[in-house]
Amino acid sequence: MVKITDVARHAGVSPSTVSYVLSGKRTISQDTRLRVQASIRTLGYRPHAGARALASRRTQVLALVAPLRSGVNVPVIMQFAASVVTTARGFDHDILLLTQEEGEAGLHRVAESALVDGLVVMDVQLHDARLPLLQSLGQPAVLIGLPADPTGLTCVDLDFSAAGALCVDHLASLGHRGIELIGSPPQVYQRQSGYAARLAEGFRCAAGRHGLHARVHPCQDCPEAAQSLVRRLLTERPGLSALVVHNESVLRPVLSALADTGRSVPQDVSVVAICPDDQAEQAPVPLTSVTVPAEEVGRQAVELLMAKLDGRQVRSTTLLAPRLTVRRSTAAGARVLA
Amino acid sequence: MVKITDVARHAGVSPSTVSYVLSGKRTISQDTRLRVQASIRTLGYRPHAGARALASRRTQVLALVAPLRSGVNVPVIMQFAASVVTTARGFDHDILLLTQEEGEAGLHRVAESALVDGLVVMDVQLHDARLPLLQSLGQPAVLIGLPADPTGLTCVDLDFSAAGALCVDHLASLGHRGIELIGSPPQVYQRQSGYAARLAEGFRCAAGRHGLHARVHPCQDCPEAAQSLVRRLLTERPGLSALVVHNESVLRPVLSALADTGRSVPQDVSVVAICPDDQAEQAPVPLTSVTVPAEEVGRQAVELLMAKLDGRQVRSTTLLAPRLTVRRSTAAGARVLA
DNA sequence: TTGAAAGCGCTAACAC
DNA sequence: GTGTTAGCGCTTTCAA
Repeated sequence: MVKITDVARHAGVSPSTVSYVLSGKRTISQDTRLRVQASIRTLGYRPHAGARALASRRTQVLALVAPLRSGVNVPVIMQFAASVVTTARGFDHDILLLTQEEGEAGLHRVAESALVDGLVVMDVQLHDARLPLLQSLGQPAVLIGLPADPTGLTCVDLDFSAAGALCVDHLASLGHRGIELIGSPPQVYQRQSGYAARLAEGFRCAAGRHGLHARVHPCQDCPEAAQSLVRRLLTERPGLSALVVHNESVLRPVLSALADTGRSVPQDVSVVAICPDDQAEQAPVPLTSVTVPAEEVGRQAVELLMAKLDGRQVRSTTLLAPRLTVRRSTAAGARVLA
Repeated sequence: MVKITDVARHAGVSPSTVSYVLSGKRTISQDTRLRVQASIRTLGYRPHAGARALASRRTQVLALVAPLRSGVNVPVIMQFAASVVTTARGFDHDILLLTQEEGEAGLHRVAESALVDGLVVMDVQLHDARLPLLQSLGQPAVLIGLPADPTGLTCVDLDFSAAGALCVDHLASLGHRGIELIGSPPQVYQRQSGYAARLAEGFRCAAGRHGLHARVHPCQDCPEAAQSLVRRLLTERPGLSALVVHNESVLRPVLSALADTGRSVPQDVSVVAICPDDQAEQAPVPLTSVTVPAEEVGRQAVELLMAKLDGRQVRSTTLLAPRLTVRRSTAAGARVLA
């Protein structure tokens, strides 16, 4: 194994000089720097991570706590994770992967054994049991999600409330007078993840502002539930003209059910989806949609964490503005046409 | 920060005794051991990971190289990852997450800076560019997947060839005389991941043994491609009675296409899927299926890696036997009924 | 602009 | 069965 003393000898300098060339914490003459860098390359030197961590009290590793088992939303979780890893690498940090299931024990472990410099915690619930611990751990942390009381924490998430409102605004501007929201499974609302409720709240508020008829319908993650829900809605309100779908896994069945009952999109019914862009694009009729910007959420989380590690102050809550992409599933409602 | 000397003083022993209580590498009297353990608990002591790594040359961390961006198969990737993390924790190890994209540079980095004790590399291709590096790295590694030449490596995977054969055996035993395989997208065969080709090979061999008519049809990951493929097959062979589907993302469309053309499953057409069990169970007709045992593959990978870290010899290739679960999508073919 | 040297907290060889 | 102590490889004062 090549060590710093080997490099120092090879370059004819002291170990500390090699260290400073690497860290840039001291000005080094051009000449010395080039010589040291050449030696590093020649010998193939890499600092020993453990030794570095011991001496500098920095590991260059961040923990990512992810819900690896939650059947739902797996693709989105992966997008977060990919974005977190990539962004962290851009800051010369690595990612240690912890599962949600390890719970508070895992947080204690990695923080207290100085395995990591900071934590990114995904899937934070409204009243998450880990919040007090995260406050007291003495390790900088960033949460993905928005707890009921974010005081003293750093949180990043999509502004789901604004997303709900955005869907309504778009449909209202097209002249629709009534909108039904097909939402997440009932458990998701109960689990108090917050995002489903926040979207529903933004949806309802915006509908109120526009004076629209609007209802929220939780829906199980299976095609059959979606189809029967759509049929029921069409029976109750044969003139139904606008649907917002906030449950990726039932998108296709919802569209099939509309087709089966003789409704065409967007001529008879306009549909807005909250889902990843690729799903919206691949639907039979490309869907007007609001996407969960997983890549951006992951990136911001790491950037905020790096800022905290640098001792910078950061805002407590970062809500990313939703963007609605108009595709071919929404069109003018009856009143506008009339 | 509580350190080992604090614990030693508190328990009235030397630091090395505390270390040996923790590692179990030396016999300690019952009395001393209990006293030290009590002090550890009282003071809330955790060994400093960096110091430990420096002194012992072991980090208790394994690297997991995962294809975080590959749109396809995301749920299976997550199952692997979850299983790897959980199993590793059972051996008191953590997981450092690397992306496929970092490529060989990432492997160099974590191995040479002594960040990890070993590597689990997912999604290994037939002629993977990383293989020579993995051989020369001097770090134990286990691959998930099966390269063309596994000599000197340690590999774990589902026995896809046996899986293909198993599907054929099952359908043949039901009296079917012709079987069509709806496979992965053409890119997957070209990318030489191996598994798609191995399944097709097992499928063809078994069909040959049984003297069956059998063909393999690559299929794009979109519903439209699946539907048109099914329609074409039914046109070419109106008597088609058995289908094997090795492409999770088109399962539903395939079933819809059968329904649309008036075929019922399993009365007219038997269907075997290679897919996760939950998907097979949730289909309109619960599907007879062969599952990718992601949990078991991940577990075995870590167990093999731990064995190598202990200096034990392990076999080069571990192919997990497929298991076929009979559900309601397969039934006797024409000849048997006649 | 650079060097010397004192740790960082732990493990394991050596001594008893 | 237990203690003493010399490192592990690096960073960072302190000194020049």
